[in-house]
Amino acid sequence: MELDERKEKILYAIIRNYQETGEPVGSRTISKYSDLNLSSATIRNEMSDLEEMGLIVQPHTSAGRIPTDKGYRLYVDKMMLKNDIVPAGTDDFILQKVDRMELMLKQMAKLLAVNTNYATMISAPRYGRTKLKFIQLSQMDENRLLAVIVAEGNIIKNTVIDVEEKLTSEDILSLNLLLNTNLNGLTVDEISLGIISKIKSQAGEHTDIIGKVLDAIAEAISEEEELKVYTSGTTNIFKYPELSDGSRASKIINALEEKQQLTNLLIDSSLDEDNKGIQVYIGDETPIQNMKDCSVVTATYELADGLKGTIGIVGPKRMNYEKVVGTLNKLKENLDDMFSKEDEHNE
Amino acid sequence: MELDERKEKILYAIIRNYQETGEPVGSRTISKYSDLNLSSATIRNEMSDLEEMGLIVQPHTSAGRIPTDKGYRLYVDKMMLKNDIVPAGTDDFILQKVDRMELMLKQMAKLLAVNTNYATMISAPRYGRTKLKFIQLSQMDENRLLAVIVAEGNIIKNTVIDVEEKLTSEDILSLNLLLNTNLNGLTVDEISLGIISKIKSQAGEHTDIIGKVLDAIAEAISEEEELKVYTSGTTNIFKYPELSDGSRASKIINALEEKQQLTNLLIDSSLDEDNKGIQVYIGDETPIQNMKDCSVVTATYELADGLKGTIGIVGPKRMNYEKVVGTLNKLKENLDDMFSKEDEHNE
DNA sequence: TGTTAGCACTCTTATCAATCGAGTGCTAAC
DNA sequence: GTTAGCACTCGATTGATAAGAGTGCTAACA
Repeated sequence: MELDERKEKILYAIIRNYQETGEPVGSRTISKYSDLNLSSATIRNEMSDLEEMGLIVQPHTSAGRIPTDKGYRLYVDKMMLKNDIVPAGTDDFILQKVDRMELMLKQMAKLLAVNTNYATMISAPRYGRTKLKFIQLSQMDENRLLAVIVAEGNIIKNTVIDVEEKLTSEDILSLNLLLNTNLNGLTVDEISLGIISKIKSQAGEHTDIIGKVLDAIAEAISEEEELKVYTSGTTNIFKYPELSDGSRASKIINALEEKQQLTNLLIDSSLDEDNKGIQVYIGDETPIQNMKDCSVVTATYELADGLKGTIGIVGPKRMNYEKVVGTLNKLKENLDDMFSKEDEHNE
Repeated sequence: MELDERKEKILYAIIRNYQETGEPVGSRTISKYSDLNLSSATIRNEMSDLEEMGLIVQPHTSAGRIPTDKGYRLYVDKMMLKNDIVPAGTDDFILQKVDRMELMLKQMAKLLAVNTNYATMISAPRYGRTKLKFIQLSQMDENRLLAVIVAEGNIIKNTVIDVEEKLTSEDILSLNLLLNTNLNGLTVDEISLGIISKIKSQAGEHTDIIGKVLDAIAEAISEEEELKVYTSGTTNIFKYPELSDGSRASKIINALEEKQQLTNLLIDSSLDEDNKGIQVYIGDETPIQNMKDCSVVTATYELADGLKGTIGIVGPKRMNYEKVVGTLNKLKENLDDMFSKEDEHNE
């Protein structure tokens, strides 16, 4: 069966109505509140067809229809584009200028949550492809070195390195020089074994320290950073009756606590480079089991070259996709503006 | 009316029973399952007295009794002490050795949550009274300095400082020397105006930089650190029917999202130095409105001199206070061991 | 005097039937 | 192709009834 324009309009009306009310919507409602001027009986016939096509279902006989995942998918893919993607009511975000990346991310998550009434999550930029700018070792005390690593975007990391031997300040100076000349401008991903052994060979008696430093760099920058995901507005899900019963809510909130899973989701979605960096997962499409009663919309932002992070919004399947996508686009815009104009002052 | 031993025993039995079942407990239950060998009628009389004293209430006529806040308070203050405070089943915590304070805190929160089945929160140590160990400025690029601040307990902070003038490496060297000789061993709280002006006077042409550095230090160490609270096990509250209905759960989870309030609570409770650093807030006693259906137990830990943080556990009023207090004590012990023996290797 | 058995009373919970209403599917007429 | 009409289904609501848990009170007992 084919989805003609009228069917499409009806599906659209059903989805819109269900978004607002959260209640199954019946034929009479559509008949009255759409501009189709058709009787409920006609609508009923069409709805019957739509159901056959798997786009809507009845929760039970003698109830109205609600959209299926497939229905939403169609809506998001085809019908949503017909409207302006940036909805009218979307204000500019007033992003306070803050030095600390972490604070800014938290702030953004909160802002988005308040703005959309959904739960939000945001991952810190991933540093793997960021270029190293500056490395500095310094003597902390008797047998510890402090390594400070600065990468593009002024991301700063510290690690403490244990050393057995006592180093003179000349040693440290030359180590610093060695590290900086060899590593400057490289991304972490690019630091290959070849480079490492090259540096080591030049390090003279201090090869072991170089090894430790490189390990520390790799560790400091990669691994546990992956888990930096901030969530906000968790309790917003209680605003949607279909999600707020104990068992469901518990699952979802639990999923929002599982940072590892969230990270995976966010990273995966950032790899798909279609849709202008915006991804929509409807119901079962979400890779996170506990979120299959929800829809998730993610957007990948980019602060500087290769410095990407992802924002996610979690809400009921009947979430206002237009608004969410619009809001995310707006936010991306503002972020771009903010960071291209003032490429400074962030940790 | 006076609380004789028998009444006490009955109250104890009621509380214990209610802890386990979550259901109001009736006279017959007590009659059967306590070692008092009294008929239910007698228990009823005593319960009537206990109710008059405000220690227990009936949710409705013809229901069993449940303890009031006052009843729990009495239990926690007097009766709980009679038993061993460290319950049998409490295992040692296997605290993985980790470099990063942040990771360790998260890990601890999670561990506690899994262990107790309650929601947990933990605040990072407050640095205000920590002594500065080491400050280092270095040139990051044309007009920015990187300041690295190391404090006791190997806490490391960075900030970027904008400067107009270009500094020579000699300038930086002397600034470093100046800062370290004057600030070493001081706590942030101790850096008075007097000291600041003294340093500034010695700084020669670079007074403004010194000002900026000191501001940066103060800012980096104090303010936004206050908000470092990690929570875990939020969804555990769904395990307790009396908390898991939509409205209540939403409130509580919301409260656990409000880091500012949590911080206040945790800091306040760490100031009370009684009870071996352990505080119990029952119901309305909690300063956080949204948590008044819960009880909160907090424990203050101390990593090094003046380096204190607080752990909190949030659960239903009928939480197992013995276990919680015992567990927290145990954890404190383990932390103490860990940090006194190996006072190294943490950020 | 303290304890206990017995009983009436209260209140919650579960169950069942009846009713209502929203919404459908189908048919026949336009 | 559209619509009016009608029978039908099924969830939600209501009310009545019964069961059960627990109490408070009284009277009897040790």
